[in-house]
Amino acid sequence: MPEKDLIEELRWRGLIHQVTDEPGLKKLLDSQPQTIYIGFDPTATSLHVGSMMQLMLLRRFQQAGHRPIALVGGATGMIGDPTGKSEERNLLSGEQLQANIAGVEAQMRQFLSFEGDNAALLLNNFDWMKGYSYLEFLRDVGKNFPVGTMMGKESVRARLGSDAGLSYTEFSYMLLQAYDFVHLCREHGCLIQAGGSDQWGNVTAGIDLARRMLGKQVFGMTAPLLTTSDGRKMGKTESGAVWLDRQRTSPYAFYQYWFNVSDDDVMKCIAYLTEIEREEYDALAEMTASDPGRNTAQKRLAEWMTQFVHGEDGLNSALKASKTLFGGEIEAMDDAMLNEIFADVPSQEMAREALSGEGLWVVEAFQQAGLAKSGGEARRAIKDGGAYINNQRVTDMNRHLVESDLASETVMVLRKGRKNYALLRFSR
RNA sequence: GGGGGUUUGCCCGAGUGGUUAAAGGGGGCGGACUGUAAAUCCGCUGGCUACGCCUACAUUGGUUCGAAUCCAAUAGCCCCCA
Repeated sequence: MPEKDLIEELRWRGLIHQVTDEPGLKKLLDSQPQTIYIGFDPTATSLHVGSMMQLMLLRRFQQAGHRPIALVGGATGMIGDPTGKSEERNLLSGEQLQANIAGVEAQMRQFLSFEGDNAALLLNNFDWMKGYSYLEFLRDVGKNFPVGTMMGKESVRARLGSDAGLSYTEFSYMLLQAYDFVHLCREHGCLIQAGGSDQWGNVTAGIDLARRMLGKQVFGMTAPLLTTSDGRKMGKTESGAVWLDRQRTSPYAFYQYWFNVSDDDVMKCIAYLTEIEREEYDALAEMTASDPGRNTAQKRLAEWMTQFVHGEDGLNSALKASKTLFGGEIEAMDDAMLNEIFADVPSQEMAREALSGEGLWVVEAFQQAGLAKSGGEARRAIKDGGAYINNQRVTDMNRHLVESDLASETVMVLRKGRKNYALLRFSR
């Protein structure tokens, strides 16, 4: 029996957007451990922070004693969910899909426990769809889908009204996802599907299908989408999505993303994405209101998230990098430390000889490092006091850099302005 | 097919023969302030080892001591007549 009231917990975190039958669902969850599933689209080899919310949702169910199923859409991914998409999607190639599924699966393992009584399951709907013949599918599943109802779904209507139109393939997407629910219900006793609020149409389609095909009542719930206070989707930066894969988004960049969440959004993120408890949450909310300048909540959010996704060492390197990049002196460093701290920073190789003799002229160095497009731009930066070598302001236009200006064995750290870093590497 | 207009730096937009590398605004980049925020204020914003030189106002050629500014041709855009 679950020790804490899960629905209550989800409620205060704001994770419940819509539920098909809340009293019924509550009774079900209280009676005995249940199985719940959420589907994930394998559109890339890594998950991004948008999917993290769903994974945390599954995790919360698991911690309350239920069994989570993370369903990777190997089959549905071949079709493409038209929900919220303004245009027909390009189909992913088979190999691409395989690679994506492998990458995504690996990441899911750190969110869910695959051991114990309520071990999570990782399934791929391709496994049961691949052998299904078209004729059989139409007879079993298609027969139970009134076109009138399908036409009423928001995802379909939106596209039919637009110039982009909707192909038969994407129109059929709903059937596939609905059938997943029936399959999981039959094979794994799964009675609950969750998802983002944009999935409401697909979720309810599955519930209808289960009633028609199995004569069973199953349940659906959706979580709100992770959006900023001005309505945009979270997890996007100018340079693209924020990924969970450290190859795509370094721990430092990941940490910074959360650190920079606005005051308006920070508490929501903590509630949705972390396991920070009510008591601490309230304290942080209070701090944000009374002393926003300290960024207490942002700091806590960034720490929690980075530690959870990238582990202790990931967090440490993110913290060290942040400390160094925002003001710290750079001296007595070694190459390894610098490479770690400046993992995201562009670098240029230069010949070691440039530092010998007269040395390398700073103006030239800033150009070489890519921080200035021309000598004039570099000169201006220096004149304005916006040029730094190893985080120390350059004041002399005619300064020449020599070996003693290296921050470590082979690296020199250049900076223009507050945040623009570049490295020059002088390998031997 | 005939007539008229327009073309300026990253963008918008002044400038109609002589301190014009070209007003003003936007954007961008720095600096100060701040909370790694927002707002605000200040500076910079063609190139060059640089108080000078070079290249620039659609393109090419011309007039002139001197042109973004005048002329001609070409191209793009816009409008009117047929």
